[in-house]
Amino acid sequence: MRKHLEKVYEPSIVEDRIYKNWLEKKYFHAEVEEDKEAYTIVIPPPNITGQLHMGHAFDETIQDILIRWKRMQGYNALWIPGTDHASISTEVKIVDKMAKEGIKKEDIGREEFLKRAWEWKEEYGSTILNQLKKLGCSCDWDRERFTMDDGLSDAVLEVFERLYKKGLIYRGEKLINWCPKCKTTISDAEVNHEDKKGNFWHIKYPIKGGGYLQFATTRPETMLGDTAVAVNPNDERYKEYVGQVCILPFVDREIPIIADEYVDMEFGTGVVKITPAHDPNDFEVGLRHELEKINIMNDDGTINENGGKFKGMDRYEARKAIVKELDEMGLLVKIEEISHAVGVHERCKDVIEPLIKKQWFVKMKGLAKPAIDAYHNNEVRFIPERFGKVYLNWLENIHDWCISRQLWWGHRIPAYYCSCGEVIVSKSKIDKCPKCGKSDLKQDEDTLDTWFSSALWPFSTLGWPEKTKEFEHFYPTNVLVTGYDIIFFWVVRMVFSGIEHTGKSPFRDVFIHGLIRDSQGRKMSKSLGNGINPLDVIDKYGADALRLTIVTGNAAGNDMRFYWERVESNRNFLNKVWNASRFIMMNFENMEELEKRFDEGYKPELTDSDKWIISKANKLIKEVTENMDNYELGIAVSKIYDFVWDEYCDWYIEMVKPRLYDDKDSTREAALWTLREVLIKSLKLLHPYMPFITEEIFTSIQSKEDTIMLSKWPVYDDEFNYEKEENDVELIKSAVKSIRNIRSEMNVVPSKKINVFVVSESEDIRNTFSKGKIFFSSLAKASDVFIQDDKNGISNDAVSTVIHGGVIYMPFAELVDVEKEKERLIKEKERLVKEVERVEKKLSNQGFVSKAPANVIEEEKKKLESYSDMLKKVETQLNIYIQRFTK
RNA sequence: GGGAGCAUAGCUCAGCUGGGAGAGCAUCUGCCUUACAAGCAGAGGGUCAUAGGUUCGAGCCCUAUUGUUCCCACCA
Repeated sequence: MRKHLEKVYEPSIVEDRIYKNWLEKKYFHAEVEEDKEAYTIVIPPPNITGQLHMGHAFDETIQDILIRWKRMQGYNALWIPGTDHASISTEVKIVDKMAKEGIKKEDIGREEFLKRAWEWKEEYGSTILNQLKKLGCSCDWDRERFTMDDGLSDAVLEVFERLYKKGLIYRGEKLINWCPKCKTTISDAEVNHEDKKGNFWHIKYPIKGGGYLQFATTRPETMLGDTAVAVNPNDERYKEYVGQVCILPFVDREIPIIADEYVDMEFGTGVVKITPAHDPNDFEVGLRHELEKINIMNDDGTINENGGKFKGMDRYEARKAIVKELDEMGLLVKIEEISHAVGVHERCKDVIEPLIKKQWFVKMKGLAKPAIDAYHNNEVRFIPERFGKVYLNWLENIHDWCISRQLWWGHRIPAYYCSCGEVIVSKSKIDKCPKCGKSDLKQDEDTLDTWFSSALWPFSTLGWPEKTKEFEHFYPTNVLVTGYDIIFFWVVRMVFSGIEHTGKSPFRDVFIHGLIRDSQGRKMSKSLGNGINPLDVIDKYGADALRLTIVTGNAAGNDMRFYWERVESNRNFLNKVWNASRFIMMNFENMEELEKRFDEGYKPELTDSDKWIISKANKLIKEVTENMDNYELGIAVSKIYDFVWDEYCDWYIEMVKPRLYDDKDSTREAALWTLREVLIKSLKLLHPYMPFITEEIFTSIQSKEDTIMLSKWPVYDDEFNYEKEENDVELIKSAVKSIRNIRSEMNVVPSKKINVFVVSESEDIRNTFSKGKIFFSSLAKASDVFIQDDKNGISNDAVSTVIHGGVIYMPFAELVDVEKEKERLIKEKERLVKEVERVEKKLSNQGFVSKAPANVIEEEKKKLESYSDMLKKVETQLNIYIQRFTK
């Protein structure tokens, strides 16, 4: 069991070996155990076209930290991995790939295409999950899911049928977002608004019977579909025209001039052309005035037969041609350059065209309400809280969700059309019309929006709609971890779906993290080529270093910049832990016997410094656990980091060395015991953050347990709270620091040993220092240490420094550099004068004295006393000094 | 147009419910001290964006202002 730690830690070798072992031992797997409390996280499923990027690394690291921590705390911790079919992205990629072979998807047909899509899934679907393994993710791989596997597809069909029967899914002819490039509808959430340069074309339409109405538009080509011109009913300028008609150029259609409140009198000329088939507002106006809706566009963005002579032209060609002809006809007044928001498809960036199509929709208002309530009832909460507003804002302004997509890769809509006109929605395949009995049913060609299935992920992955024991035990899940960019797409839809179908919010906590940006603060993107591949970081420095980098120095919800320097410094920490462990194990060389006794519970008599570090570790455990309870992972890990590096390595190990090197020292075993005990506790605290190296060390340094993964999370214990010893050792530490400080400032070479006098009137403090005498010589290079209650035997020129409860003197003759010392004293004097003034001022403040708590005032008084004291001493010292050396 | 975040050391960022400003990196000084030079011991460096206010006391709470980033939104 016990092995030697290599001189240098090699993450690339160790991490692979350890992960394989974890997999073999099935440590990640969680079965239903009724007597254990469940803790569940469901992975935000990466899509099957993707490679691991920093965003995933952020997500998964946080989740792995949480799940490892809860697992150690004894929860029945389940973390389900899986992938998402990502209909559009995947379909586009496959189409691109086929294009290279000269094939179009229409050529091979739906079935053949789907065959290829599944082949794609087989080939690439596991890539990203395998990459998660490199990160160290402790997912239950036996429970891997895919949004289109049988169980999850059942859930999708079940939900569709349920919602349809409840009247929450309907088919309707409405204005939708159309992407001419992808040739499919997309949901509102998939439309990004980008500011683009464009033009305002100021145009006038002739009024039948004479005159013109002038207006401006950014999309002149839509005029082909105009069915009205609108003005505000209160607009005096146009009152007489309302009810008359304009002649629409090119198509020579007579369109009415109507009055509608929607028109802003202040904006432009106060006249708006109305195109109900191609603009959301105009659509509404059209409904109010029962206007005809004329679609002028084909699916590929070209003008259709309703466009008269512009038929067949691309939308932008048509725009140019129309503007040109209007100009020739004298109907173009002017062209104004503007910048305005244009809706683009977030995936392909093509400009979205609003147009009317018959599509499937989810009625949202009723579904949104319980999700809003859940937020107010604290059944869903966001960390940090501010993202709750984003969630609420979206739900409160929700529109119906267009869920049908003109794609092949995805869940095909379970609706069947009979030639008799009957529409049947059924989760199971049917071949006969229940109304007329004919069997020429045709299934809807469209598939569902990817998010329709992702929305079910927290419960569909647990076997729902079947009443599985997994679902009963693990649902609802505990926390969802994701980036803020995905709140509308996914978080919102999971919550309302969860509530609608299971009666419970799918999770209570939503832990939102930010984006990882490059060192200049830019988003990492393919087009910029500034992305950092997490796998490169892992190859170079190891997964542990990457994980630490991701999680430290970052508050929840905030973006962070990626710096290689930070990875390096975290690697240095790993190294520190490694070397400290190696040092400890070196001291255990050939002592299996003792180790065994330690493992069996033998505990030697501890010294003050042992108790000090144990007490510190004990407090650390409490704080870290609390921080983690509050999802303050960055704070938690930096506390452990500081403890291990500063307290444990730089102080405790150094303090303990003389005892280790002396075979006859009666407290040697206590030192060994403490070293090991505190190291093991620290490793446990660190394990969620840096799982590999902690496992490697843990399995080497003790033989009781096979893995740190399943070891017990340390618990705060009053028994290990040694207040007195803690304070004593802190006192000695501060004395050592003071001595080092003096030596350094006076440029004393490290090898030079100097006598140290500690003077204190308190017997208690003198005792403390007597016990810690050894540390003055080992840590502060004291040649001899004299502890006394007066200044007997201390030369007048001795350099002094005040510590709590006493003064330290070092004979001046042994120190050097006359001029420097003078300067130092003058500076010190200035500082003290200032301090005294400050405190005096504070104490003379009436408000402070009357209202501040007694202990605070007491403290200030003590400060004043000690500062004045110090000042006096510095002054006399300086005087002596000046007298002696300036003559 | 609405909403949110950020502004703290040269750089990147922490700072929980108000009680005398922190880390990492960088800089300077001195050290190869038998775990670690990927290290050790020290040091310098901040009117906590600006202006008011609340308070005995403000980086933290309130108001306004400036700069900056992001999200949402149908202004033709």
